[in-house]
Amino acid sequence: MTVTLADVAARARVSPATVSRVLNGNYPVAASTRERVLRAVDELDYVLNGPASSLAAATSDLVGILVNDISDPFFGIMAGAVQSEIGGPEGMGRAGGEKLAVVCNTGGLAERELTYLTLLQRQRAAAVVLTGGALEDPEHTAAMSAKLAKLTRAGTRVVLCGRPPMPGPDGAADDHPAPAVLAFDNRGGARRLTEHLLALGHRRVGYVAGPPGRTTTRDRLEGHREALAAVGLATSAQERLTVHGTYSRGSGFDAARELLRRDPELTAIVAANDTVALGVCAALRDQGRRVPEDISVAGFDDLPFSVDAAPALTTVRLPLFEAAARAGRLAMGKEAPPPGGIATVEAELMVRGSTARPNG
Amino acid sequence: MTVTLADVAARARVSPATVSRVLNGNYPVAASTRERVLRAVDELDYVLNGPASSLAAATSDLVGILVNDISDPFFGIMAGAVQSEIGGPEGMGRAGGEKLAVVCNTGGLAERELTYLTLLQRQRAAAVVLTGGALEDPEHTAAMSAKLAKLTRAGTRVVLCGRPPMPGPDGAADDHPAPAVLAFDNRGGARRLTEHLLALGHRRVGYVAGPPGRTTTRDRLEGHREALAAVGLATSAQERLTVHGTYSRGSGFDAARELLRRDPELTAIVAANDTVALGVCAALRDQGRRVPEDISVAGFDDLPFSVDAAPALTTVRLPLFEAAARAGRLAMGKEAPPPGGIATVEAELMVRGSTARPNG
DNA sequence: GCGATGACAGCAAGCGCTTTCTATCGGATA
DNA sequence: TATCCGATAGAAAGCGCTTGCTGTCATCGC
Repeated sequence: MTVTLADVAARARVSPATVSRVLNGNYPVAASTRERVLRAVDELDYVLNGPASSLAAATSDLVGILVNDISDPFFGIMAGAVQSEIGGPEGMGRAGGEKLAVVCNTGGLAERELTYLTLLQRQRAAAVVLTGGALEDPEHTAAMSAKLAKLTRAGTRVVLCGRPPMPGPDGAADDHPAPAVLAFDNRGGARRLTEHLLALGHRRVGYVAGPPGRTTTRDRLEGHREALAAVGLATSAQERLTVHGTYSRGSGFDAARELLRRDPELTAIVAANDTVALGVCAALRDQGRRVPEDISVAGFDDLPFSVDAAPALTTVRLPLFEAAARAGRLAMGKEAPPPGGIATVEAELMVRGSTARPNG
Repeated sequence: MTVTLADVAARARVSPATVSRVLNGNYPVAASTRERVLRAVDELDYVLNGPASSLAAATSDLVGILVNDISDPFFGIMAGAVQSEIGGPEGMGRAGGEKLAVVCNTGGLAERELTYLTLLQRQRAAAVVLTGGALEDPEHTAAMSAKLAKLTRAGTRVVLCGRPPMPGPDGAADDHPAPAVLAFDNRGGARRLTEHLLALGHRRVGYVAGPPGRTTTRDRLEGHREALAAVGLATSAQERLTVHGTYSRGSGFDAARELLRRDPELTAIVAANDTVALGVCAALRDQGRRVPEDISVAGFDDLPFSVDAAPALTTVRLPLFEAAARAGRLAMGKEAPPPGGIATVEAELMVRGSTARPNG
């Protein structure tokens, strides 16, 4: 039924071995032979059997990308960037190193993260890129560590992108290479953002945090608190002005109302990310408050739509595409890992129209 | 080095066949035996070898999803929805039918589309979901048809989501099942949108079209023209008020300026999609024109951020998630294909703040 | 009480490719 | 001229799993 290597070999009057070598281009084959083989491939419309090939070669050309939510542009951008580096499909054989991206939607769920990793391990994935913040549950962290160590040991390259470094696996002798890490400076970015607000004169600043138990949530919140503490605003007092939610618009909407209820005199609200910030703006508009005249709003990430909000959102820019592209290169072994295996990706403050002096 | 089926078998004191059957759950195995096997699997921390399994079983648990641009929420939402139906990873063996999603970013390029299809064919993908409009090049269409027919014949289920039906493969006897199709009513949606504008009293309406040579672009433009023609506005005159661009914000920005240059008296601009519409709004704001007081703007798709634009965008809602989820179910064979293999997904007009009467 | 019938379990033959090792052949070397 | 070597090509042994076909008992019907 389907055409196999052997069929091509027969047609080209060579051995299967030779066909394989032509397709993989990793062994000298006389030009004339190669051409004959290629012609046969063409004529028979032959397509390599991936599983068979992977089995025999003990490698596959799949690269896993774990994301929390692929419908969120934050992850979409990263997934696209990784793929742009691993992808460019072209050519026949497994030559050239082009890989297929397997995008895994974890929904931020611990067990799904683990199961997907197992699935990728089963596929003998060439590499795995983990994006987004990590869950802070120690048990889960340990399980992840162990799993990643196993993957690494099996030859899968592991890269963390926008995720903090992990502790080495439990007490094992650390012979295998540690995952490469590209960590986002969430804390520094958040600090600078709040400093900007403070510099404008704001002193009553609400904060809409992300879901608890995530490193991203924690880091951004800590950066925020750091800035507040630096001007003498007590953390304890701030706690009342912090509301946790999800990374969604609706969450921002609800949180804004709640914050205003807790302190109607708020002059600024910082959101966990841009999507949430948009929800905050919507709630404010709903309540007849103008942004930024009555109240300033700031986001985080600088997703493409942020500049189009009205007013344009003050936020912190994370170079998602660039970082993820680099992660892709690391995953492909096209780029040397950073010294120490860890690099920090800077976050840049973007001041735009949604923040202004209070009572402005 | 790695644990194999045989190791598990030895440990559980059964044959490899039995282990395989326990893992796949497709053959009766005594409860006590099963338990013994499962324990061994656990103790040895065994992970099935996917490629080997796929080779032997001649199937794989990969599902391909072709998208133009995964960083665009339009596609992100669909990819996520498909995955939500095929995904839910759980359990050991290949039981339960959980599949891994392979997201392929074609960038809207013909040859990449084809190559990805070949790659998926090579992986013996269980199913392939193609999203987004199709290229109109007849040669490419024929090539795609042929490729899809090959995939179908090889047992891969093919589903088109948000893409028009394809002509059957060139003259071949149509024995194999045709792809299931979920087509978006782009034309009808566009028509209703422009009718809405006309009903408000607009007569000078600019149109920012998508890239030429795509069915989506054509359908939406045709719907628009249809509505105009219905009130007696000549198509020829309208051509001057149509600008083509990409599906990007920048494209909308530039196009708006161009349209205004061509006709400064424009009272409304319809954009190919929401992202473009946002760019249009930005350009308008830049030029000191208020939306909707001076000029109305409308988009298409109703992506999540559209409701948060200021003013909220009038647009046409496409039930992306629902449609793609259905596509996922079709791909999994969990749902019967629509009668005739083709279903049309309705597009709903969403009137919001960005459109108003002219000189309003 | 005996063959028929199930319910399980094992054997062994692949699935289609990669890769090591070996064979061949036309020079280049001495 | 005999030997050696580089450049190619082939033979064949798997890679780890699935599955059709065979047993092997224990139970069942009459």
